[in-house]
Amino acid sequence: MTTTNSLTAEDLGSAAQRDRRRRILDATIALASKGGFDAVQMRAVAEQADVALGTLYRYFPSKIHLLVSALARQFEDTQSMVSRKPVPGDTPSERVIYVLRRATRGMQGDANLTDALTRAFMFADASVATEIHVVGMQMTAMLTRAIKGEAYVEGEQPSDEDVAIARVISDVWLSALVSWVTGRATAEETAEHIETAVRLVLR
Amino acid sequence: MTTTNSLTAEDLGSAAQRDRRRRILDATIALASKGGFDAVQMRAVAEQADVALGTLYRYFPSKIHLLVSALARQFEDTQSMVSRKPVPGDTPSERVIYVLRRATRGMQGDANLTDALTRAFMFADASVATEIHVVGMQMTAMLTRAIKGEAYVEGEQPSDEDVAIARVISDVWLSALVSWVTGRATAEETAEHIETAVRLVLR
DNA sequence: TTCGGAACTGCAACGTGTTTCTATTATGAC
DNA sequence: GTCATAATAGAAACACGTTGCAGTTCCGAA
Repeated sequence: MTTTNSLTAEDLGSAAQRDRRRRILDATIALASKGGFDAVQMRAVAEQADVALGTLYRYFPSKIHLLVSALARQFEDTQSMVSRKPVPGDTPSERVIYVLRRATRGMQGDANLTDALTRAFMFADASVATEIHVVGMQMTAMLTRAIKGEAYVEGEQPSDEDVAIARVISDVWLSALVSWVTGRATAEETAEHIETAVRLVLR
Repeated sequence: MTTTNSLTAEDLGSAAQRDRRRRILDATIALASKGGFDAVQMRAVAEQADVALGTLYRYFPSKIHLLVSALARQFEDTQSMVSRKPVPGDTPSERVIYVLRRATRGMQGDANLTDALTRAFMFADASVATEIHVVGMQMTAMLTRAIKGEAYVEGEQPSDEDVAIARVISDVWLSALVSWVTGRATAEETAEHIETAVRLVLR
């Protein structure tokens, strides 16, 4: 099964190619931020990134691949800015809630972008497994780090239990974001639901 | 905001109209069952339901509305068959796992249908809020009933706590189904993840 | 520097969800 | 039964994701 994946930064030999990739993702984020999922139109992305449509499809084999890759980059950028300081809070539950509140506020600060990224993530099918997996790992890492707090050491594998808990919380977080993005819940309800879930799951 | 909703059975005056609606949903389920989300093509649904394309759109304003309505009907049918007998199991956790196992097996018995219905559910935007809400209510009802067990009485409002728990479990259940449908998790992993979550949330 | 292949451009075309429009048919008030 | 109105059929057209292709440009090996 040679599923066609998105080209990652490492796949790309020349600086010009890495720059093309960057421009494409920048254009994607910009368009998503302006009008959500529907505004991310492949022709528009190509034009704004100053790249031919065919080239766009060579880098990202579908709109969903494109958006999930954009999500991965966003996530990575955010995490690299935050992950130096330890997560504040005395209990796992406090720390997880702190992290999620931060992340949720970030997402809610740009509803259109969140719309585009979460909808793509939820709609992704098997062909996007690789890209999805990247995001899943990032999310798990963020949450297990918060669960462990001071006890966290770089590179160490979290326990199965912690991973299971992290997965449950990610599931709830994603669903909650979807509910918010689609107007089925307010920002407050969303935050509350997430925190309730965290308290239920963490002791 | 007068969002256009799907026509429900009660909206429809004549028997001929209710029959058209039924034929449309039958065709939707049949096509979904054969080829999943992509196979539910509006022209194909219209043809198989013996209805003009414009009529199909009068009954269901989009493919997503159509599929989520189909999901609601499926859910309702299943529940009405099951909800007479009490849920077996001595603890809330056992009962919820029983119910979810049943439901999950049902979904996994028809992967294509599940693909179509869950993907539609997750992709739905604000305009589908009404239809989504129906399904959410059904799911909550199923779960709170399982949580309460013998103590359940028809028509009584479940406690806030039980509703919160039910929502967390639905979130996880849906995410797990999506992972399974998109080939990111096997049936066993899916079942295991769901049961882990239930045990975490229910004491 | 030259050459061959890979990458890129520009553009046309296709499939499917959605919209629109006109002609026809069913329905309900009188 | 007649008429006004709503519902439906049928078909064309549009929008956007995706594919295919001919020509051009870039890049590394010789």
